[in-house]
Amino acid sequence: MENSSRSDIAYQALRRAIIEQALMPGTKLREDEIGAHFGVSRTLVRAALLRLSQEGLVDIRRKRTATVAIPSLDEARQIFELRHCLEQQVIHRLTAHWRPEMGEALEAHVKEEEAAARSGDTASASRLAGEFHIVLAQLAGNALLTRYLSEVVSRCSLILAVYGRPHVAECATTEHRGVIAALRTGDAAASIRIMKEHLHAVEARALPKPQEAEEVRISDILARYSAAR
Amino acid sequence: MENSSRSDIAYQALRRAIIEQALMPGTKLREDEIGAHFGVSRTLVRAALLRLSQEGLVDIRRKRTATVAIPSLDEARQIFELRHCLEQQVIHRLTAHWRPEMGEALEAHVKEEEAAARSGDTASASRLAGEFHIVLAQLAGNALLTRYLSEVVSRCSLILAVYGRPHVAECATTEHRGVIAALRTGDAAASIRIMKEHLHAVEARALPKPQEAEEVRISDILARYSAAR
DNA sequence: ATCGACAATCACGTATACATGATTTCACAT
DNA sequence: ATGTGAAATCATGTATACGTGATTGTCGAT
Repeated sequence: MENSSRSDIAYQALRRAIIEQALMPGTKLREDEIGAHFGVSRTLVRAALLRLSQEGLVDIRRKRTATVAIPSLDEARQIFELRHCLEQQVIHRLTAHWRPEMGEALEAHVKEEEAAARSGDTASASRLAGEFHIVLAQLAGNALLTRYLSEVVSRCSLILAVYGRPHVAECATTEHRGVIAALRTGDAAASIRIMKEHLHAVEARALPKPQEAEEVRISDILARYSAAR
Repeated sequence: MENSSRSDIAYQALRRAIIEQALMPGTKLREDEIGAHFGVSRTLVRAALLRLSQEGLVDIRRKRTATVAIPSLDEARQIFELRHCLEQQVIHRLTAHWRPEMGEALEAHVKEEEAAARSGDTASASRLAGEFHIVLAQLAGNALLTRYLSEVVSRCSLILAVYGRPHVAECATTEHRGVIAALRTGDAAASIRIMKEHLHAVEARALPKPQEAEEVRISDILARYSAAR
């Protein structure tokens, strides 16, 4: 999958725009329009959209304009469940092959997160918050694990966009520092516990409480739909 | 992702042919040729190949004819590692929400496996062996987990094709029965242990012993290449 | 006989054309 | 005003055309 073509440009841009919530769930993604923007034909846009749809970020239905995906509550729960599972494996691997320079790399990333947060760039901040987990996966050294986690984490941005309160900070950087600290102790069980707590916190910010789920949902979605023209 | 188009036909057929090892790793997949076979244009074939490449079954490189992917030993290990992780989660969920009719469904599937094995249809037999694990995931009720596991399991067919001894039975049906039996006891820990053992057995059949890995590899691959024309 | 340059062929990358199904518009009846 | 249906418009589904890089084959020099 070595796709250095111009289809990739559209893919990357769209992906990032979705993750940063510049393109909200439900937004229509017309092939012509996007193609005109990037100066490529529909052919390449289609390829990009197809890729995004396989990652669950875009909804493609036959003969209908593609849209930014709107995860259902059920999907959201499944995504978080899998995220727990994958992140636990990441921690597992990291504690097994820990090296001090990994700590430095993570530290550096958190600094970036803080910088974005301080500068008020909430879009970058939330993207970087997600990418922290991707960096962890990369350090863990399993490319497939990294790929799946990337998908799952980016879909969490969608979930946050649909169900989250408008612009709550997604991942407190202090929590990330906590994860790093735990990893540095070399205590696998403790590290996993810390990560679990962090993920539960993320989930709590992204998803409404179970009992208020049903009622809040509908107006929420409708508001979004009308806003999206 | 509701793709009921003719691109899907090519996709399904190719996928199955690869999984059943009718198309061996390294085989060239020319767009024209495939299109002519299915009576569709390159456009649709490309879409199908793109999808397959994202699932890791096909290798696409710019300006080069697509080929059936040849997983490296390293990839193979990563795939198995992730498979362990995902299957464990499946068992976890199944033991948490076990229902007797699940046992029946699994039982029925194993019977199919046996029928194929008895009839000497090794291609179907090995496909069904893999699908047993997909059925488990479906019963577990997490669609995303099912999707990832499908990918991983199908890639295991590739691994087997490259590194496995020619046509060893992949999953003994007795092992699958063992998994079902464990699930029926309702003992989560025991079920997970049984599944782990099963997966290790699968892995042992698919991958060469670590020390003989390096030397066997090259001639193995080359033989395959020359055989594939 | 082997190696390397060049030509011919092949297969892909990308844009575009045309057909068809979806969506919107608008006139008209209620 | 509201709802209905046909026409117009729009966006996608798919095939095809054309350019270009890769691959293969040929021929001459060593």
